[in-house]
Amino acid sequence: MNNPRPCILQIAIDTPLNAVFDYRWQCEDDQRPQIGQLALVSFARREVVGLIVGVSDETDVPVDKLKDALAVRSQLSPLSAKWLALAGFAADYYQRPLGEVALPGLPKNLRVLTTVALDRAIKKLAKLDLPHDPTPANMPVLNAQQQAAADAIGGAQGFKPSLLYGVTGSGKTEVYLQACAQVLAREPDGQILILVPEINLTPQLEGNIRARFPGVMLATLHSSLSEGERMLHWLAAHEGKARIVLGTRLAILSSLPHLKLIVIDEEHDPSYKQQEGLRYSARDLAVWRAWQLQIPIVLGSATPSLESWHHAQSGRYRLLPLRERAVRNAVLPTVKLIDMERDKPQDGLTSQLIAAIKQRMQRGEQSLLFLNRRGYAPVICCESCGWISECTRCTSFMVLHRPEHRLRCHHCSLEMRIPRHCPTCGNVDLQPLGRGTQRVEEGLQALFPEARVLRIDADSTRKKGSAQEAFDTVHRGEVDILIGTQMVAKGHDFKKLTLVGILNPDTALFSQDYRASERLFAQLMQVAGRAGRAGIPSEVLIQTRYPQHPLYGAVVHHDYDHFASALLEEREQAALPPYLFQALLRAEARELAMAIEFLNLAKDCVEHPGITINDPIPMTMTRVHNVDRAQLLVESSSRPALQAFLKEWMQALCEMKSRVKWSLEVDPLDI
DNA sequence: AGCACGCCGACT
DNA sequence: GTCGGCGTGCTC
Repeated sequence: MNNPRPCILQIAIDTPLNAVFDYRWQCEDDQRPQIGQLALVSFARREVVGLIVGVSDETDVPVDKLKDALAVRSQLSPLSAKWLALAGFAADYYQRPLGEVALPGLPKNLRVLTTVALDRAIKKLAKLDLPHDPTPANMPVLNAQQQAAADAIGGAQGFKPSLLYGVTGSGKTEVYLQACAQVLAREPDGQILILVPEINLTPQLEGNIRARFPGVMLATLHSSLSEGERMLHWLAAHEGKARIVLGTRLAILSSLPHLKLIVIDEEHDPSYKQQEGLRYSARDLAVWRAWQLQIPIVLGSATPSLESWHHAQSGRYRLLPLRERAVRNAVLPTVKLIDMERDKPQDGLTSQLIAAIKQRMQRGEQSLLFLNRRGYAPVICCESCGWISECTRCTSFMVLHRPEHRLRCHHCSLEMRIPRHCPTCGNVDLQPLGRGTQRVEEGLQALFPEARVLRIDADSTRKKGSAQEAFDTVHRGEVDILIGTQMVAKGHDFKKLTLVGILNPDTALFSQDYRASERLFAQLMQVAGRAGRAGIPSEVLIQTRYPQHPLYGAVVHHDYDHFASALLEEREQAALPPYLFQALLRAEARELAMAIEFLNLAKDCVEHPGITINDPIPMTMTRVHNVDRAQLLVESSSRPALQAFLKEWMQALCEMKSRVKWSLEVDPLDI
C-alpha cells in the first residue's frame, strides 16, 4: 500500500524558452504518469498543455515557485520514446526548444479539449469501421524497371533510402503502391507514411490508395482538415489503427508506433520546407526517422533535389531509375524554344505561340499558359516624371490589379485605389509596365474572342472550393485556354491539354539565388508534364530571350541527368550546398542600422574555428511592412562542426538580450 | 511568444 | 479626469 505523495513532472511547454518546467503531481507511487503523456498546467497565468518528458522525486525549483499540474491526459496512450527522440532530434538540429517542436504538431483539440470531449473522440475512433466490401482494385502489371524498384523498396530490410527517379508518366505512383502492398502484406500491423507536397493537388492519389487498399484504414493529415477531423486522423495514426497515413510536411511529426515504410513523393518540392516558425525540412526529418527506426524510405521525383541526387551519386541512396514509359499513352511532349528577339511578342505572346494556340482551338484541344506572376501588371509608372508605384511599407512595388481597380502590395497586403493621376506631377497618363496573368488573360480574350479563357491564380481562387471548381471546369473540357501561375503547374492531368506555353521564365536564369536555376528546371519539367497525358502528341513552347542557355537545352532534351551533374560540379567548384552546410541568422528592426549592428555583435560573440561567418547584409527585399531585415550567413564544410557551433552560438545570442528581433535558420533554402 | 505591469499623450 | 500607446520582465 502506497500513500499518495507528490512526484515531480518535467514538462516541455510550447514557448521559446529553452527549458523544461517542473510541476508537482499528487499520486500513488504505482500510478505515476508516464513519459510521453500530456499534462494540463498553469504557465505564466494561462493554462496550457505540456508534454511530460521526465518523472522524478526531486527538483531544484524553489517551493514558492513550484506549482501543481492541473491534470494528466491519462486516457491517451503516451507518445513513444522513439517519437520523443524524433522531436528531440528536430529540436536540437534546428536549435529550438523541445516544447516548440513537439507540441504544435499535436492536434489542437488534444490540447484544448476537456477530458469528456477527448473521451468522446477516442470512442468515435473505436467505432470507425472500414467498408465491408474490401475488393481491391486491380494491380496493373508493372514493367521490369518498375517491378525491380517496387521490390527493392518493398522488400528492403533496415535503413535503405532509395531515390526513385523517373519523368512524368514513368509510373512512380504505381511503384509506391506496390511497394506499400508488399509491406502491408508482410507486416501484420505495419504502418506506412506517405508525404506529398500539397494534398489538394493530388486528390487522385488518395482515391488510388483507397481503391487499392480498401481493407486498410487510411488517415490523411494536412492543414485544411477541420480540427475534429485532424484529431480523429491523428488518433487513428497514434493508436495504430490507420495503417497508411497520407499527409503534407506536418505529418512527419505524427505518431506512428508501427511505422515500417516512408514514401516522399516529389521530394524536390520546396513546400517540404516550412518557411515560418520552426523552419524544418520534412524530407530531411523523414530520412532521419527512417534511420532511427531502421526502415526503408523512398524519395521520388522526376527532378530530384541536388542534395538527394548527390546522395544517389555517392551511393548513400540507392538510385532506382524509371526510364521506360509506363503510363498508358504517355508521350513526352516536344519542347521548343521561341526566340523572343526574333519573334517579338505582342501582348506578351509571340506569333508562334499564338499560331499554336489557334491550331489547338481548331482541333478542340486545350492550351495552358504558364506565367508565374499574378495581377495585371507588376507596377505602374508615370511617363512624364518617372514615378513608379512603390509600396510605402516595403522594398517592392504595388501591383496593379485591374479587375479589382486596386494597387496591391504582395508582401504586406497594403491596398489602394488606382490613382487617377501621378501623385508627384499630376500627369494623368499612368501606364502599366510588364504583364501578369490578368493582362495576359485580357490579351488572349482580345486575340481569341470566341475562346473560353480561364485564369487560375491566387486571386481568382480566393473563395474556398473555387480552385477545385476551376479545375473541374477545365477537366470537363469547358475551357479552351487556361492561364495560370504555379498553381496550375502541379498535379492535375488535363486529358485534352496538348499545348503548354511558358511566358516569362528568364528572370530566374540570372538570379542571385544559386538555387533559382535548379527550381526553374524542376518547375519547367513539372509544367511541361501537364501536356501529353492522353497519348496525343503535344508541345511545350518556351518564350525566351536566351534560347542558347544550357538550362533550356536540358529542358528541350528532357535531360535532368546531365543538367544535375553540371550543376553539382558548379556547386562543388564554388563550394556551395550540398558540399557545404549553412545556417542563416536573420535580424529585423525599425532601422536597418540596428539590425546590422546586432548581426555584427553576433558575429564576434563566440569563437568559431572551422566556421565561416560572412558579413551581415541587408536582405534582397530589405523592408517588409515597415520592418528592415538583414542577415548573416554561416558556413562550414562539416555538419557536426556547424551543429556544435550553432548550439554554443544560440546560447550566447540569447544572453545578449538584444531588443532586436532575430531568428536562426538551419539549412536555409532562400538566401 | 503571450500576458501583465507601468508610465506618458488625445479624447468620450 | 480616463483610455491606450508599447517598453520591459517573467514564465516551474
